[in-house]
Amino acid sequence: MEGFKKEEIRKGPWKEEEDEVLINHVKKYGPRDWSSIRSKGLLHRTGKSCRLRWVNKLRPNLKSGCKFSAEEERVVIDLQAEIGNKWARIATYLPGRTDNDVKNFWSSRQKRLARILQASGTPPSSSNSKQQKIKNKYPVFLDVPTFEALMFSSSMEEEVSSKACSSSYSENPEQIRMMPLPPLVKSELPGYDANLFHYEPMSGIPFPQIPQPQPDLVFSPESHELLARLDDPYFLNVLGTIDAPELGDTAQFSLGPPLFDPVTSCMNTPRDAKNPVTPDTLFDELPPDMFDHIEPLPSPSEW
DNA sequence: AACGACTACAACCGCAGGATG
DNA sequence: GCATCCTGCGGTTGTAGTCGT
Repeated sequence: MEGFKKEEIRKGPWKEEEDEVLINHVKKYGPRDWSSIRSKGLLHRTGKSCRLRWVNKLRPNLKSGCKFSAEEERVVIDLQAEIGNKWARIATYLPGRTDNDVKNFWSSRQKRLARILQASGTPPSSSNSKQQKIKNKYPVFLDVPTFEALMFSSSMEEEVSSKACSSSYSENPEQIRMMPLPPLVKSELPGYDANLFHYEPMSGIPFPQIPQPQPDLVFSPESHELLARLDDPYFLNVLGTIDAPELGDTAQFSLGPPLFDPVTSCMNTPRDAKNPVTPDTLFDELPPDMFDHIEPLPSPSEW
């Protein structure tokens, strides 16, 4: 009997016919009674599988095939920092996105980050690896949560393509600022600094605030030196140009004054020609332990 | 062109918690 | 109180596409 039941349940990719049956069921009864789909013999799928298929793929107004826009990424990063891995809750702030989307996005982002951090720990002698090339290509800031949220998002390079998929935030950037955030006392969150996430209403791009080291964090002398250098405009200016081959002919794009020159224009000064700071040298100078305090973010269950 | 590494995505599983009968 | 169903989460796997060598 047990074996028979198991045989009855279909798994794997969904066929169009199955999707149609599921859609018809939802049209008739609404998005509920998932288990009845199987008990009625309509589909040989579990109710759970049916629900997942509907929620993640068949639900109307889904942004399937669209990469996360910079704004969406910013929302995920900010909300994740605020409420933890509540993907479904975060997804409610992103119309057209499912919890699975958000989870996958975060997961691949974490993997990317882990790999880059791991690469940053590799000694120079092993610099012939592919990871070394990746490391040199993308400044570590791209994937470190706090810095990333501050400076720019890794999906900025997708900006052009993602414009085709208009997000509600693109249409109304003010909307996200007006959305009620969950009733959480931010000050209770370890390491969370609300000042790090200041939404710039005009541009929609988070205004970069240089993160201050937490008092209880212990940095190596090298890290201290680097943190001190963050106050140096020329040091930050290295981030003004990014090697982004994905952009084709616009192989380099400038983050420009709006990000790094909010008040004065001092950041626009040409960098020291004698001591040019390049993303490569910048990365190479970063001690591996510098980001130890950043990853991983604590989940609310651990508070 | 072939191959391997990497990425994004879809889908599954196990578990937990809430709602309902 | 218990069983069942639904929902959500974290983790994982499989696969197709992309990219670099």
